[in-house]
Amino acid sequence: MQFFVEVILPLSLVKTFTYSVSETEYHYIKKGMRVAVPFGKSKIYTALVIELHQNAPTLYDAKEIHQILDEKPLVTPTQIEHWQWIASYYMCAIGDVFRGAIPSALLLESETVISQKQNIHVDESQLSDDEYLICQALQHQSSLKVQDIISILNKKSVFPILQKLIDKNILVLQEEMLETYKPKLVRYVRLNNEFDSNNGLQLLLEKLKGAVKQKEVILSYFQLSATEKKPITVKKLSEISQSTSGIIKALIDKNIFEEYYLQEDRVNFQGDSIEVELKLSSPQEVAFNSIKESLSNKEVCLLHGVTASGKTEIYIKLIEDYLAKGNQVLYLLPEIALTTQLVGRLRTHFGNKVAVFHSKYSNNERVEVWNQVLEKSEKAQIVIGARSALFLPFQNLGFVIVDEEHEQTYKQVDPAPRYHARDAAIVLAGLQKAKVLLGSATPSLESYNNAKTGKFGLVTLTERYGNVTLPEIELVDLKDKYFRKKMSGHFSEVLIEEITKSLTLGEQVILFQNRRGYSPLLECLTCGHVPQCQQCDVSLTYHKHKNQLRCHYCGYSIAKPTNCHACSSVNLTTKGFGTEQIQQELVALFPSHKIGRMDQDTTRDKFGFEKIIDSFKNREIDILVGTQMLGKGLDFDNVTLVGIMNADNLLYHPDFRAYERSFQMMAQVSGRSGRSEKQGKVIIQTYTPLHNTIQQVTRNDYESMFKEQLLEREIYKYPPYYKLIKLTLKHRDYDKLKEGSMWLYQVMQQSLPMPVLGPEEPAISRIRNEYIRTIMIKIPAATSIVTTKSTLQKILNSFEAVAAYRSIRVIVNVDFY
DNA sequence: AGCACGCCGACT
DNA sequence: GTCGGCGTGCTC
Repeated sequence: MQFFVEVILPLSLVKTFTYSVSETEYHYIKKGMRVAVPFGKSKIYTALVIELHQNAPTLYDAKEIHQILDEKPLVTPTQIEHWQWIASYYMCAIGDVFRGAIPSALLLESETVISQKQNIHVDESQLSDDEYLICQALQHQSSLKVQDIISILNKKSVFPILQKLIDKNILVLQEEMLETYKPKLVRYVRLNNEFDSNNGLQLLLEKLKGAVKQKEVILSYFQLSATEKKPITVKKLSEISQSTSGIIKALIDKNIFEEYYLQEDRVNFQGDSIEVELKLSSPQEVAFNSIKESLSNKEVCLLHGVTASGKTEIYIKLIEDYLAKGNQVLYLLPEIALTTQLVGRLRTHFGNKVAVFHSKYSNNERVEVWNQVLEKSEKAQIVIGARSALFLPFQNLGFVIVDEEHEQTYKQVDPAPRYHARDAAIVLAGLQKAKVLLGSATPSLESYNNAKTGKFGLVTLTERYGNVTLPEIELVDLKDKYFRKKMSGHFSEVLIEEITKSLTLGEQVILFQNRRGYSPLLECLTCGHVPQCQQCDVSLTYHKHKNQLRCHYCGYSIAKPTNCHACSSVNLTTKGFGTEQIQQELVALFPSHKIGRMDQDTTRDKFGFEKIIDSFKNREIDILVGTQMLGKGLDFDNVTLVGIMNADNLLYHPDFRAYERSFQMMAQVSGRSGRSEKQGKVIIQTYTPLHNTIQQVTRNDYESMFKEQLLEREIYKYPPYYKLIKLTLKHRDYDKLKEGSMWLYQVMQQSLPMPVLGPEEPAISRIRNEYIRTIMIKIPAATSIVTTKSTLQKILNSFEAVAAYRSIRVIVNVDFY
């Protein structure tokens, strides 16, 4: 009798592979366990068992597996089913899904190096024989390979033993890198206990008789602690009391104040953990009940609530319900940076039942969370995460929240699987019999349409939380202002006035400009030449602070030329503007204020985003200039003014979603304004103040934006009426690509009974020296997507069978928006 | 993704 | 005459 396992490899391969196992192994192995298998000449990969059988392959001899890596399944049957759905819906290899879904630390390869932790006392009596042998070996040799351990122990299944030693905190695996970011520490002061009583103040004032300034500081401290009930920062105290840090230092030296440091994200946790029960406002209560009712007969419900309407509180209440039923809850966020804020908030309610999972977590932590979810651990009843959290091994998932469901970041673009986390979450919920809540102030057209047509439930929340009114939106007509010379640089008089007003009141300002760099173009005034990227078909963006021209597609950069490369004229000028230029103009306009900038250039390093947000929250930055990153549901309570520098370059994008996105962007950015008691203000600078979309933003009229856009989508054959699949073809040889894409287009056109567009040369037709062509298919809602995809797959297979075109890379992107 | 096989240019 | 360039094909 022969025994076999069917496995998936973490490679971009569509097929599963068959390996042979012994009878004992056959009875030991279960679906969802990992096995190490030799693949190709010398490599060993971690594969996942998805099937056990006895059908010997006829065309080849199956290799033996190398070893079994798990004692019990690491992946659930539901997950495998879900992965298969993703692979088939998004037309990618199952191996891609496997690789994308599992924390990389669980994908051991043959090179994994094992070493002992430094300065660890090992209690040898606590170790089994095998474990003891490994530790002994590590005394002689600082590091071992998996292979070495196999020969030391003389057995195949060493991984469970290694895992035990890792659990005992004795071993480490070498690939793991430790996080280096130290969250910023903020300095706080508190009164020495001695004076923390009723007559304490008396005592103090007595003591400080001669020191007028110090007495003032003490009074400010009491005032602050009475109004804020939060830890008091040194910065704030010196601001309020109008004193220097020297005076505070004197008080610390006198042992009247104690100083201490806290990490920014821990502050919320400590300060607010007193909060016992959450009280919903009556509109929230109504929404909460409607959601429950709607989920009793629908699988998915959309919560459409204006910015700052308190959606999070409703989520928390709903989570409580599902936890009470013993369910696991998944909370998806579009952006990793948002997790810090939310985790703090949820931990105050749910304590350590909250786990976080996203790609910037260290390997160690990701594996930990994975195991906790798998074991249905207390600690991971609620999982917060970015889109990849959806791949965790949930056992009894009851509820999924997709917050800010309209965000494009839910769609993975670059490596396959190119899935949309919202849609994949809905499918996952279906498999787990769980319910889904989508939340947004500006829902995507698809979701809103699904809600309107009854496929999803719909609950609307039109009031902001706690009597806060929506910000007042003022349009500034740039054409008119330029004509009348009422502009300083890119700032209209009105905007400058408003910024000044806010700054005077100690409030913060956010300015939005959807373009990074200093200015998008450098143009020669003599011959009109614009420097282009050597490798991509785009003009280079001027970055002033480094004095260079940079390509935003491949990162190529050159020093700023002093004269034109085409005609040698020195008459060069810049056109357009980006965040960097805005920042510079602000420095000139408001020299005494701190200006911050948030875009890809300033947030590139690992925790750049968090750093900037921290300092803005701590009010070290007065004005924050940024790109679309600003629109992502960040919560700043001291911002009363939001300025959109130029609405037009948002609107005029060659994309069927441009207006929808512009509306969402502007509405979201506007929503950052006035989140506490005071009404906020938004200023939108534009050349087209009468544009429908801008008018809709001004009136906060989502409904009419929806209706207008829906009509357009119907006329021009776009979602939700048509499903779109985009094929991207890439090759270094222009002519070959042109020919190949034409061939593919023609075959598709003949075999598919629906609009096939292309082969188009995109606006950016060359990136990193590869030429690009795209073909788009529009599948009518009534046509079977499954059939269409299988036809398409057949066409792609025959395309690959043509030797001349084989080297053309084809990327398939389903629902590519 | 690797890794080998294989067919054409500048070196000892 | 060989070393090595990366195009092509396969891996159970």
